[in-house]
Amino acid sequence: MSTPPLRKDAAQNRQRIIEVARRYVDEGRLLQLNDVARTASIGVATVYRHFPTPEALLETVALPAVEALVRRAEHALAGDDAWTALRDFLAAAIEVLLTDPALPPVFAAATDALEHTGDLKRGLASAFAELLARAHTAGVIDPGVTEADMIPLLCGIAYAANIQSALAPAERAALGLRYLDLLLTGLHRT
Amino acid sequence: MSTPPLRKDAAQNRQRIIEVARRYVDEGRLLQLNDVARTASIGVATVYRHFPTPEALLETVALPAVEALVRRAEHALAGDDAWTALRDFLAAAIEVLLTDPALPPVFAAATDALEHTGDLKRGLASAFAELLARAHTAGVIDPGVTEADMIPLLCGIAYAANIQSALAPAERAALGLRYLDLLLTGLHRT
DNA sequence: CCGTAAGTGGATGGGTCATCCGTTTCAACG
DNA sequence: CGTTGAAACGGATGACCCATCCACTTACGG
Repeated sequence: MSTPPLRKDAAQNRQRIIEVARRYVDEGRLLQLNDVARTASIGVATVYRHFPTPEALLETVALPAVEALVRRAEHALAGDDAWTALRDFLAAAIEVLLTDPALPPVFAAATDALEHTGDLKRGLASAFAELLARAHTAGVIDPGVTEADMIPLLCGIAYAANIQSALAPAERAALGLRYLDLLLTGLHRT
Repeated sequence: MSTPPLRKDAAQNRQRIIEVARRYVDEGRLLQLNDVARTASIGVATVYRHFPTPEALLETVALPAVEALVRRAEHALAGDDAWTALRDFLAAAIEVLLTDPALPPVFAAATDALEHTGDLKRGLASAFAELLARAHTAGVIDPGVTEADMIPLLCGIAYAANIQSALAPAERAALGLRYLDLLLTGLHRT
């Protein structure tokens, strides 16, 4: 579990790799480790040492966004209306999911297949479970729905909105929110 | 548009390729043209001539299932209750989408990117549009929802159910149906 | 300043992809 | 039937990508 602190140059390289990868993701290019290495003017082996697979790199690129989402969830927990809190958080999740191309694959992957994000995703899941639990006890949501359903469903919505590849990102985000609304209408109880 | 009829041996090879590819799809192996060729004991070039890309091959493999679905839609149009017809058809669609691994990619692709399936998908879309239109005039469904929404949403549901890679196919199908129900509850009007 | 462990780079073997072209097979016609 | 031209075939091949290995360099504690 101990992570011996990285040497200065290593940390620098690592950072540089992440930056380049982030640019790749944003531009929709797929992450090829060799390619990233060349673009970053860094040896291939260095990249492979830091990130054994493209997924690992992607995961690291996605990290800040996931963290932000966790904070968002905790913030939502501070709200007082169970339904509103849940809905707002879900909307935020969809929005970021459709805005940052790094996120969908990370969320779609099995929780424990990820090195770093695993804990975060678990944290997110539990914060989210709490939001759901509140909604359940408040009786404002279909009692049969668990957080084990919601994460895939969110991914599904993001996926559906993303299929419309002709649309601009902003339009896709709007579409995603609309789809979320549709789903939530089905889940809402009064 | 004219398709000069295939020579006997060519047709035979083509068939053989499709059969092998179907096996690949069913076993979840990804379609690699070279690989398929070797398995089918057929020259690589032959495979490439018949199917320039893996997508083209996949499309052809999926064809019968798509045709079946079109028939199903037309059959549904014979029913008299708009809502039931729509719901039953959607359930059938989800079921086959989750049962046949060849279908999701084909449906997710842009309609006009496909060679053969394009027409079929258009036919499906129009039969489906008819089902929706009936539901609309009967006032039993959210008026804002179009068939341009429904296909992606279906794919999204299939996607969500498929993420649960730990589940057996049958369980995933059941899950998909449940998700569909959730969505439909959101769309239903009375 | 030196020793050592951590870090680096890129050459390279292994693998996949898809094209090209010399050969074979079909089937139409005399 | 036998001939012939077009259609189809096959696999060798060059281009490309992936990821490992190891000889070299660099940071940094003593």
